[in-house]
Amino acid sequence: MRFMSDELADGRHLLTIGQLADYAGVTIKAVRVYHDRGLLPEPPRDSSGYRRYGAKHAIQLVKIRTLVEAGVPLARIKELLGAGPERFAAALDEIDRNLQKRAEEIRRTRQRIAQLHSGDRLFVSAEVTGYLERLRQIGVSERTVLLERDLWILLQSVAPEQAAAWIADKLAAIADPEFRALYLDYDAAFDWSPDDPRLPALAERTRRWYAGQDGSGAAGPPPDPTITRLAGVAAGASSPAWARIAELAKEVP
Amino acid sequence: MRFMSDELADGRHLLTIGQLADYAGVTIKAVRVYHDRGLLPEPPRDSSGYRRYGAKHAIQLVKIRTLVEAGVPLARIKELLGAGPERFAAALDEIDRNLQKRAEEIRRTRQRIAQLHSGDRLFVSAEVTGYLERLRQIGVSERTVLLERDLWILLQSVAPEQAAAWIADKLAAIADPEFRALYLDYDAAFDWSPDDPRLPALAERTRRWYAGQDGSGAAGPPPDPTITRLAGVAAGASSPAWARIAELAKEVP
DNA sequence: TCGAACCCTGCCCCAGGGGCAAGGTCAAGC
DNA sequence: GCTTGACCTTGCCCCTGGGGCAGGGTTCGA
Repeated sequence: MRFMSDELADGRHLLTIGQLADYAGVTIKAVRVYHDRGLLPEPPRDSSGYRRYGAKHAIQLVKIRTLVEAGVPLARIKELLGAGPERFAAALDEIDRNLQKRAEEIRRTRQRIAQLHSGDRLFVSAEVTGYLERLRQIGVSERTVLLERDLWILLQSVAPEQAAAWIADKLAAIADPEFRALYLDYDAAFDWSPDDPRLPALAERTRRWYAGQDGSGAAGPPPDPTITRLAGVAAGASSPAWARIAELAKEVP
Repeated sequence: MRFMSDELADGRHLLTIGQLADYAGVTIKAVRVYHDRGLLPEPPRDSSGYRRYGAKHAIQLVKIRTLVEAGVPLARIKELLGAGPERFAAALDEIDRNLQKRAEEIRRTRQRIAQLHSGDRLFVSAEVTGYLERLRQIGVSERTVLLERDLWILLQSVAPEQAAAWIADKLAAIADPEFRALYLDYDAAFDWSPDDPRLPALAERTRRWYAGQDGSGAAGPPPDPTITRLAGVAAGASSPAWARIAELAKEVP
């Protein structure tokens, strides 16, 4: 009897759904979805069936919204809101790490978009452009991508047919996760000292990967010594560590 | 397999859909979706109906993927790929601006996630946060601070502009030692019985304090009756003693 | 007393795929 | 030759996080 007016009067349930939504910067529809998904408890209704919200709902909604904007799926948010504070804190840490990762991805994507803009297309063939683009995509540093590009420019001017055959091999290789991992490790090794103890293992992995390819792909074109020397010299000159890897790989035939 | 390299280099068609997808770091399903949406031309089929792709498809797919990762909708990508280079360049500029905006949003979201750990800051304005902080500083009980907080949340959702004007008054008032003393007495009176003999004196002091303010500061915003009632009712419902004070203050106009 | 601005439920729609079914095909090893 | 497993084909329904609209009822201010 007095029940309803008490609830209204004690300040717990005064907001309509529209006011609540405006406060949290959310649409009415979203609020109803959060009810459906069990994220936000259904508030009491007034005499005409309208939902009436209080400050606790507003707080909860802002929380939900913050997590949603951080990219947390609704199902996970529900789970988190029900969990204890230490679990919640741990989850927040992980969410923040994810956000950081996403920021990093955006940074890389922006670089790639920029390259898409003023393509390297002027200097190398479309195939090579695609290959370079792919390297950026998998996270290879811009420095190494530019080294690759310069190398291909040289190759294409010295021996266009060889270059065409090689780029085909590269396109096939880059589809192999093992090769991608190897490439990224090379990228990382650029700055290492030639004495770095990690280099022999990298050389061994390289040797094994090429062995695994034997007879299938790269064996085809007869290796023109001028060309291979060119490639080797170009790479070795840029990074002492890479030069050392080449040495190591040769030592164990 | 040498054969394969030459064909690829020639732009002939020999990649299967799985190889193409692996190359671009995409699922087979996604490739088929891009066909359906008209982003990627359907390649020829081999004798058993399998799709066979060439280098051009691989390049196009990497391009598509780059744009998708930048958050461009598929429909827009289709449009862009068909457009001229100047239109394409303009679109890339806009896409990059979007990415920048998204990075900025992520930065802000990270801050809010950090605050989610502890702090009322997310739920009320910075001014209100400061006010609540000041209340705690002068020794107001946490219970009353939380009541205030809830009230401000409601106020900010119902009438943000009024709330902004009011909080300015409150910040001014809290600088007055007389008001601070009054507030602390209210805080202490929370638990008193409505019959407590000390209440009339408190009511009288309240009346006098408000009389002293008249015309000086608070005159600015015309007091919206709905809002003042809201505030009064909300407070009264929490503490019978406070409700009694409000009655007493009214009796002597 | 009327129109504007709210609110209610229920239903279908979107992107960008994922997953599964129910087949056809191909290469390797025995 | 036969099997096995990895690949390919089409077609269909499913998911998230809501948006939009229909077809009502309610409330408030002029």
